[in-house]
Amino acid sequence: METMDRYQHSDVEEKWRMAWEKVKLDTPDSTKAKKPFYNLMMFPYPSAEGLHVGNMYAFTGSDIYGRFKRMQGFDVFEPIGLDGFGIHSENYALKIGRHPMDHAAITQKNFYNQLHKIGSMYDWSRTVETYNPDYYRWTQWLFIQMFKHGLAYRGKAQVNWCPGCKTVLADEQVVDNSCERCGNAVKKRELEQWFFKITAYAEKLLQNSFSLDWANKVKVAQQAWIGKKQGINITYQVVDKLGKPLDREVVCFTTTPVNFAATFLVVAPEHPFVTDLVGKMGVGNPSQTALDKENIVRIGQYVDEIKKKTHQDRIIEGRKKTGIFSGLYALNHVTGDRIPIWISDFVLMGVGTGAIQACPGHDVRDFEFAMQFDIDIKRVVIGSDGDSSPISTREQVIEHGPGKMINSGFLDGLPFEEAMTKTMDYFEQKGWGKRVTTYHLRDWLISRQRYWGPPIPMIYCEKCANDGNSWFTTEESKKMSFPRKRESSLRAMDPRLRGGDKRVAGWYPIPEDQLPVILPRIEDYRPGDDGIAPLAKHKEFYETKCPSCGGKAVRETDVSDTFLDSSWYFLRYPSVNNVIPATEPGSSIQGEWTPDQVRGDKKGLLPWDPEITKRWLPVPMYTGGAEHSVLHLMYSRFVWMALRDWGYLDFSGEAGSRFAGDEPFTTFYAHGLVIKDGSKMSKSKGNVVNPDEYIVRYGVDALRLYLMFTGPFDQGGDFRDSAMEGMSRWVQKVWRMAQNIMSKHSMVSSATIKKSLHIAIKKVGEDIERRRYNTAISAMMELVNTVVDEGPPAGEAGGVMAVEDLKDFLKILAPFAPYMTEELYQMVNTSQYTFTKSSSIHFQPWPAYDEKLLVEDTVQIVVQVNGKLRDTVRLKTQDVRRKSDVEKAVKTSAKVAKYLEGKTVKKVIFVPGKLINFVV
RNA sequence: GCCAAGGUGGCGGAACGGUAUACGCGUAGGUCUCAAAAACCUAUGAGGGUAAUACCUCAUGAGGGUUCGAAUCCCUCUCUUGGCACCA
Repeated sequence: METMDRYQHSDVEEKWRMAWEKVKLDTPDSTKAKKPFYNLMMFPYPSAEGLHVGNMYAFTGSDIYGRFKRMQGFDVFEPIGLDGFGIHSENYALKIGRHPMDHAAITQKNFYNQLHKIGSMYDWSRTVETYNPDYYRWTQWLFIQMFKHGLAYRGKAQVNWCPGCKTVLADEQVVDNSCERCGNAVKKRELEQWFFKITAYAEKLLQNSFSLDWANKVKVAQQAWIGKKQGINITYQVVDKLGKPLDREVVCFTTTPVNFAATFLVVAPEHPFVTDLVGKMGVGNPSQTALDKENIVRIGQYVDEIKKKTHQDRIIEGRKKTGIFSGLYALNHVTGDRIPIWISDFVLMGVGTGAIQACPGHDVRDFEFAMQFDIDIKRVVIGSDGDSSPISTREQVIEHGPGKMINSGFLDGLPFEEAMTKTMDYFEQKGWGKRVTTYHLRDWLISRQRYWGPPIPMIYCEKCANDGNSWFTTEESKKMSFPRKRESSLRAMDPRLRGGDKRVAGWYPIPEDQLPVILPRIEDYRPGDDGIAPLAKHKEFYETKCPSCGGKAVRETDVSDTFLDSSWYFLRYPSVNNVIPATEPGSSIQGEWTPDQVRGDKKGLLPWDPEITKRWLPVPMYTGGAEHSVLHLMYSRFVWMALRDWGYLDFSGEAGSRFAGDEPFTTFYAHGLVIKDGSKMSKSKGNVVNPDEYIVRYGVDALRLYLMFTGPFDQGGDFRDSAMEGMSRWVQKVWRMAQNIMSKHSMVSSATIKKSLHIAIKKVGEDIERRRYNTAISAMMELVNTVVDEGPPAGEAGGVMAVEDLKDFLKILAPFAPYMTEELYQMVNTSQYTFTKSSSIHFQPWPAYDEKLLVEDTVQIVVQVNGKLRDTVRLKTQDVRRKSDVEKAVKTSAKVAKYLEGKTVKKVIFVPGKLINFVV
């Protein structure tokens, strides 16, 4: 019989792909949608290997949710694009010796080809590619807004330099002191760079994070990265060895001021105190006779040695402390002692103030240092063990926790924590210290000395710089309003920011109507070792006129960080066709664009349409990898908050939005990763699986189902070929079952089948909502088993299921297997002659289940004796509500009687409709 | 070191106070066939026990606790995976 044929996936997929495209199935109306739902998935960077099943796993999991929402009546917008600018893509282009522009054109074609075939409901009319000038025009615009609002500045700083990628990196891109891209050990270099003041939003980023509906591990990672600490900066008077006060102070940050135990101070080798010491205070300074020449020389040598070491070297050497005595002392306020000031590399310049008050009895690192250099150790806290003996081992060091103060004057007897608060109060009162809040979060380093990115849209004029002018001295600047108070206290905190407002002298943004600054096609795009960007070798690019004085000026030749590209892409998607005419894919990356070609928008003010944005954003459901916790997900929140504060995003009057537009992604779901042969899929492991061959062999639907069946979506799955075969068999089984049902034209389902169907409808809906796709699929398998088992044997699969019920089953399967279900659904609906959007299975309402059908006529009651299962008894549903009825019925069981014989029943536990337990 | 998430059959995993091992893979045996493929059927945690049913005991990383009842809740330990880390 014809209908018993196998499901021919490739024909079906091709057919529906075209039909859906024709009726624009996946393109919601951006301006009129009544129930907009923006189902966002992190856009991929087009890697060299192409799309692998790891990507497809994530995309499919996001897509199933989107399809489900659409069947629930939402206007679902599910966009896709490519994050193709940046080091990753450029490195690969360099490796294979192909120009990044050509490479981008090729990977875009390949990637989009693959993405067309994975069964996702992407709106192909609105894609975003970060390297297109009509996109990066606005990335540059964003940079300029940052600058104009005082959130972008030039900073000379010790920055992370990757010798492999030959560029600087943001702190977030350094993993284990190595480059997250290429793995090379990161070196410190002092360079002048552009920074974004993300630290101005540290507090808001932190506070909002607590109530975000996000994957917990991501929130925890962000909170840790922001690293808020409250403590006190204590100022110490420096004295010489005779106790004579010098014109020097050292400020130490501490969260735990156990000052009665402070027996020395330690400053970082990079600390200005040390620089002063070596430079000025030593030789030839008559007032500093206390310092001898030899000592100063030794200190200089030590500092030089430390500067030569990389961060990695310091770690390899372990925790063994090194250091040198400075020859000077500080006065301990509370003990009056003269305590030595040491110089050591275990104190980091970037943390706190770069100087600490060392309390070896109550800090393990200080303890180790004191042991090494034979410095006094004092105990001021008795811990929960009651030990009050002198501290001589590491284990005795009490850093925090419960405890009582001793040897601490006015603090004696107080609980540890309370004493710390009291100390801070006291120090502030005396004017010795000031409470401060510090953050681990650093400003975002934006500059990259690379080629493949948006040129930073800035111009530097030396003449203006000398005259003390910048954009901030222009009329335009004076007209700008700053709704947000500038947090100058924060700026002062960060040592990188010291140096005042001269940081932007001579700098002007490109006038906005001249954007974009097109990235020119150059052939010498390789990065150099010298920290000079490839564009800096091209006069025709950088030579320009000063927008202010009209004199000779130069363009910035660095490009911006990839994470700036991706920090706002979700704002662009819904408006792509509404603000600027779409460009032909691939045509725009040949470097032949002029600003006039991309400046085709009517409004010309914003990269997004305000009305559309208000309708679709914030993103209600964002799916992606947790590896971007402190990168993309933090940067996007920052950029969004800044844009809002500047008045570029308006969500006023939005009811029901959790943060009233305060946050870009109200929900973030972190998906798991696909494992193959015990490890994460990666090219270096050689275990990358390309979905293409599986799609050809088994069909997309089978592959989607298989991937989702491997485990809970947030935990990832294990890819195995043999299990893939099994899922393929199931797809065929469904096909055969459906054919059979259709040939029988049954009008009613058997009671068992009807019930199974409704159980499945309920379960699948609930499971999709909580993204337990694996159990949703098993529920459908159970239903199919029930239907097939009821059918006549002898190989003729398919039982008594009504055609209408089959449709409902197809609907709940549709988000998982979009092609086969459409094919079968259209076969069932033979009355439809022309295919329209509304006749597609994907626009059918999600089936409702009938609560009454879920109730069983009879219920299995579990009978336990002392909590152990002894029997199960099937009773009529109406008889299981009352304890006495059940008890009576159950006691007729011989098995139960056997266990109750000769025993006295002390207690009977009864769970209505479920269980009865005799305690004897 | 600190923080987070996890350890369940041969394997992926279900169940998340109430029949542990759903669903699937694998394996074994069978049906159909000249044969194979496909499909279908049966069995499948471990151990004991029976002629065969029956039945019994033990198993959710280890140990303890709470409870009538624990894979599930609590404590201690251990291992795995992720994040942070000489952060003062």
